[in-house]
Amino acid sequence: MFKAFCDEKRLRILELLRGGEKCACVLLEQLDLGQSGLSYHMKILVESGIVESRQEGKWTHYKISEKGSAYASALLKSLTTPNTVIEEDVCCKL
Amino acid sequence: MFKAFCDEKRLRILELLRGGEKCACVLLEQLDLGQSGLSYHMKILVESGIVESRQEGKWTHYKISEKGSAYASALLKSLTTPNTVIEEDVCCKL
DNA sequence: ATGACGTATCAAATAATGTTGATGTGAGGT
DNA sequence: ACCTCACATCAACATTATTTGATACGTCAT
Repeated sequence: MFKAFCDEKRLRILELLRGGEKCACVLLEQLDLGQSGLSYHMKILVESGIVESRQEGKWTHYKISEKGSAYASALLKSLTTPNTVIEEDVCCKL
Repeated sequence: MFKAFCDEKRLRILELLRGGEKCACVLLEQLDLGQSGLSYHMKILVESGIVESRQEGKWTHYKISEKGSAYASALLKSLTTPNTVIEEDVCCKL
């Protein structure tokens, strides 16, 4: 899921999507990416759950998923929040 | 910064650190990693700001950085929060 | 059914990351 | 000063991601 945020192109895509739902063709012309490259990144974003896609005839529209984003936030928080049980750092004190 | 969360070994390290500050030697024995591998991952974690290190004589102790974690949370949130200005999705409606 | 167009998938090339063992560095103890 | 131990760095290699162009698929219009 965090892989979604680990690529410049994808961060740029997210930034564009922060301005609202966008059609793939719009993204294509704003980004330095070929058609298949865009498709590759969108797949990663959608599979990560951060972005939702909607088919409308031939076109695909993408937007940031509230649910996915909330989940990512929660996950990040839980990964960095101290556990309830705190163990002592009993290191190699020889 | 999100690269820190994109590797199994590093996630495992974070999980261990959620239990409190740990010395490198403790991490070493819990993880399927050699000394230089641990060093490699700890460098990434520390440089990302998610983890802090503290030198004590020959030993290095690591813990999750509250400040770094808070920053990551804030960043993730801002990356996925709709912009104030919402543009219409004026797609190729030919 | 055919053709045009938007998107997805594939394979090959390249680039970025992770792994491993060898060697360097710096702190402590003798 | 010298040795030892913990950690960092390096270089060679393995693995994984990204890019690119070619091709396949699905939808729409004719």
